[in-house]
Order: sequence, then structure tokens, then C-alpha cells
Amino acid sequence: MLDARYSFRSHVCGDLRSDNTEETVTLAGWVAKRRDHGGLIFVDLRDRSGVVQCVFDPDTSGEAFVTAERIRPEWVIKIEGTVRKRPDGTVNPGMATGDVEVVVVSATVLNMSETPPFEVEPGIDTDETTRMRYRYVDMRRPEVLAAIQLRDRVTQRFRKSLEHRGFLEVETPILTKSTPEGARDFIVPSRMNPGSFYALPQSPQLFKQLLMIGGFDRYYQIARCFRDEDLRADRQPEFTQVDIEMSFVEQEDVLLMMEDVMHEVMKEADFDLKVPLPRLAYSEAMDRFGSDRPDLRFGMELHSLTDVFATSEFKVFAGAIAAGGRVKGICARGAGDWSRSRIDALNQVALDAGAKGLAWIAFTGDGEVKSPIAKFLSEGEMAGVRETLHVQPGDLVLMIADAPDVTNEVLGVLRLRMADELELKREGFEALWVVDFPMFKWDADEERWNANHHPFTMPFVEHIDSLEEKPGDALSYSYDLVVNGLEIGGGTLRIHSAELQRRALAILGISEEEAEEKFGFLLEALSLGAPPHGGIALGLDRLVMLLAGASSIRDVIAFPKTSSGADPLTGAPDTVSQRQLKDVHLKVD
RNA sequence: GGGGGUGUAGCUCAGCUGGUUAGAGCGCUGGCCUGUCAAGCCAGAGGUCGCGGGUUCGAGCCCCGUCACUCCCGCCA
Repeated sequence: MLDARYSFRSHVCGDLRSDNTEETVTLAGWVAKRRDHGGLIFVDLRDRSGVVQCVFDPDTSGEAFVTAERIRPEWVIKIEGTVRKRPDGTVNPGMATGDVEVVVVSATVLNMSETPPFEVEPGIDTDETTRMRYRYVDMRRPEVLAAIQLRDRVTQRFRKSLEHRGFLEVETPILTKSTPEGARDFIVPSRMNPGSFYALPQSPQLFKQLLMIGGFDRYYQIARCFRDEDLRADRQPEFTQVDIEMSFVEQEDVLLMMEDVMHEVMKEADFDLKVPLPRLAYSEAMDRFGSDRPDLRFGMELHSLTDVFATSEFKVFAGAIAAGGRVKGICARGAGDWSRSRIDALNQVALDAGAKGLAWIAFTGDGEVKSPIAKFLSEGEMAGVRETLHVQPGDLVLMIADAPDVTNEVLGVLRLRMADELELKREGFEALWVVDFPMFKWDADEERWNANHHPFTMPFVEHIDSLEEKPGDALSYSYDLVVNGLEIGGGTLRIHSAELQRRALAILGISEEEAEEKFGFLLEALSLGAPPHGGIALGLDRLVMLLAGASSIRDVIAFPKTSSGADPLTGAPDTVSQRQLKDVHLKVD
């Protein structure tokens, strides 16, 4: 809480209540509003704590009144006056300080202000670029202040919760080494080492392993991370992770610790997170929800219809099944009477998501069945669909027949789309763990295996022997924390054996030389007494965005960047002088 | 890299089928006003219609290009 200590104020604006009646106060802040009645002037004075009405009456102080006639919105002023209860009939119940007002005895202009580029008040709809360019004005508005304050509370709660559990906060380097794979690095030229570059960390990844090897046992950091990739509503080139790592743990230890901490953190948003959270294997998440970050605020799960259509005469389904594919469907309750054009729009969604087409059956509220494919389906098949998907009149069945992963992913997209259209998402937060991710995934374009989480993930013990033989079958100790369909965090148990780490890198197609060059320091460290360890990293911006109900992480970052990575306030990025380039041995076209 | 949307006064927007001097609300400036809190009333100022080119007798509106913002796909181990 803001208070008046260590300042020339006696109180802060938002704290004044009827208890303060008769007190002489000194306040300072910004002029939020000025209502000039000619012979009486009201000024709403604002600081971080809130707003209080100040009354300038020439009968009290002619000098102050003259000052009040000059002042304008966003001027910075100091006032001295007396708190009094507002006269009968003038109380403002919409204001925290609405029972009282300050009768001003003297007023000082601390600084004038140009007319602000937009009005400083709640609910404005000003273009974001303008708000960013004048972010220091924008942040005087209550929504921005509230978001940043929530972020502060969440951050502090993480610190407290983790400190109470024995975690040490340790800072890791910002100027570090580029590593292959992952996102594009931001790079920084080295003046003292011509032609060499630092990279900004994509996450503290390797350092947290080194801290475990160093015996710190439990580490955390509110860590800034940098990734030079295209932006999104939930992605900025620099963002913040709550990075956590623990020694001598199994996966379950990390999950339980995180659940306890998250329970405490979510309280800052007045939410009682029920723990333990549900756990869903990656394969089950894909099978039931068509997503590795399922939104559990609504049902509409995917169901297999492969058995129903196993002997179908309908060539599209039969062909897909014969080719090793699956037929699956979802049942959208209450969309059975949708217009043809509205359903056709869904077909386009399916095509965009990678399907060859969308099969649908509309069961109207009147008991009719409408479907372009009905004539190809037997009575038994139709009955199978009704039974499997628990169809009722008024439902719309959407079906996809394709390779198993395509079928799941497309239906996953349709499921989300229908939930939005039908407004099915429940209020509140629905969190879960998605666990047991495959160790590797096949990159068809580059014809090689990629790490699913990262190259340091520990495979299941029972899959270690067959790692090279069947990389695609190996599962790993990895887990994502998913809230409302957003990936809030993810982590893994780490490989702590140099030998196993070499094998994992080899499967990823990283040569021994490259492994030595890029990760030699890690391999060396792993050979010098590395304890079993694992951890997790949470996306702080995304979490706060979620808790704040914001639609972009820009809303919870004090000075965000535009979608081209620019900062309209400072003008970054910008050119530098020839001298600066020369110093770092760079030439620019 | 690709697709969609937006760009007109300080802010938010309207501007019809291409037609005379581009409008509104808020804000701003000045005046009046002693109980307002979205104060009220009166008057006023304020425009490179993102930018460049083209079509046309005539372009805010049509065409081409370009820039910025924004959403999505790719990308983000």
C-alpha cells in the first residue's frame, strides 16, 4: 500500500475517509478533473492510491482560488487543506473517498502539463500505439495501474512462496552463449572479441542445471527471456519466466510443489485453485481434446467413430480407415439448426486446419436429419453416431476422417471454435497438467528428430535402452501446466548423466564435435557430480494476463513493444553511429 | 514469409452511387455560473482524409504501390 511516509505529503489521496474529518492534510498529485462553477471550483486530485475531491472556495483562500482558476488536467499540484464531511446530498457513493472532501487552504503548482494526447480516464478506446508512445500518461489510468499492481502481487507471492520452501533466488547472465535449436537468438557483438557475439538467453535453461550441479538444491529466478521471433497477442520478444529448478526430485515432487505455490499465487486474483490438479497424458489430451493444451472449461470431447464406420460403404471414411487413419467426431449441442452457410464456414475452418473436408450431420430441433453424406450412411452407422456421441435433437455432429494426428488436431480446432460460437466456456480458471510427452518428434521437412521440450529432457527409465532403436516411442518426464487452454508453464526432469546426454544429442543429429563446441561445458559439468534434478518455468506475463482477464500480454507489461518489435516511446530499435559500429567491428549495408 | 482487418480534427468515429466549403461527440481555448463529480450554458479554434502514384472534368470514396498498427498461419526446442 502506498502511504505518505518519506514524502512531503501527510496523506495519500485515496486513503481519506470520514475518520480523517477535521484533520489538516497535505496532498500532492495530478489534476484528474476540474469543475469550475465560477465562484467555486472542484478539483479531483489523483495519485496512485486513488482520487479525492478538493474544493477551492474564495471565502477560504482567495490565493488558492486564483491558482485553481489556472490549473488544467494533468498538472501536478500540492495542496494543503482540511478534510470535512461532504454536505448532505453531495456524497458520491461511486467514489472510495466520496464521503469527504478537502477544503483547500493553499495550493502550489509543482508542474504544468500540456493537454494530454488522450484523456486520462477509465474505459478509453485509444489506439494502442498512441497509448504506448505516451505510456507514462496511459499508466495513470486505473486499468493499467491495476494490471501492473496485480503483476506485482503475483510476482511477490511467487517470491514469498518459493522462499518459504527453501528456494534461493539467483541471477544468471544476460550476456551469454548462443545455442543451436530453439528460437532465433538476439545477438550482441563483443567489442573486445572481434567477430564474436553474445546471445541473450531464451531462458536460463542451462544455468539452472549448473546451479543444481553446484549444490544449490533449490533455485528460482524471475528471469527475463529473449526470443527473436514474430510477435503475437501473447508473445513479446522479451518476456518474463518464473524459472524454478530442484535437486533430488522425481516428477511428482515438482508437480506437488508447483501446485502448492500456484494455489497461493492464484489467491492474489481471489481464486481458490483446487489441488491436486488433474493430470492428462499427452496422448490422452490429443485423443480426447485434440490439443496438448486442452481447455477444460467445457466438454464436447472427441469420440472415435472408427469402429462405427469400420465396414462403411462411404468411400471417404472407408478410404481413410484403410489408409490407417481414424474417423472421429464431436457433438455440438444446440447447433443442429444452424444455417447451411454457417456450417459451410466451419468447413473452411476444417480445411484451414489441415483437413481434406468436414463431414457433418445436423439433427434439427424438429427431429429432422440434414447432412450431405446421410445418403451414404447405413441405418446402423447413423445409430452408431447417435449412440457414441449421445446425440439429441438440436445437435450438430462434426466428423473428420484422416490420419490420426490430423483428425485430432482439426477436431481440436473445431471444438474451440464451437465453444466460442456457442459460448460454452465456464467462468473461472480450469487448470491441469499435461504429462508424458514424447521425447522426440519427427520433423518431416528436415527429415530428422527434434526434441519435444528441449534436448536435456530425461526419457522414461524404461525407454532408455531402446532410445536409438525407437526414438518415436520414447516418453519423457515432461509436464505442461495448462490453464483455460493456455500453456502457462512447462518443465522436465533433466538428464544428469553425461553419457545419456550425449546419446540424446546424437539422436537429434548433433555431431560430437558440435555437441562439444556448443554444450561441452554442460557435458563436462554433468560428469562432475550432477545430482538428479528437474524443474519448471512459468510464463509470468501470460499468467498475469489470464488472471487480469486481459486479451494481450501487452496489457500487463509496463513498456510493451508493437507487433514489429518496436517501442513507440523510445523509438527502439534504432540505427547507431558509425563509431559504435566500428567499435564492435560491424559493417551495415 | 503468407492471409484478414484498420488508418479522416488531440481522442473515438460518421462521411451514401465519385460531385460545391469534409461533419459529430469528447477534449481544447475564451466567456458566464457557489455544490459539482461525464457539471451546465454560450462562443470559438482545430484537417497533408497514413504516404506516393494513377484513372477521372472532378477522388476521403475507384485502381496500383507503400508504410504503420492489429489478429491469425508459418515460426516460437
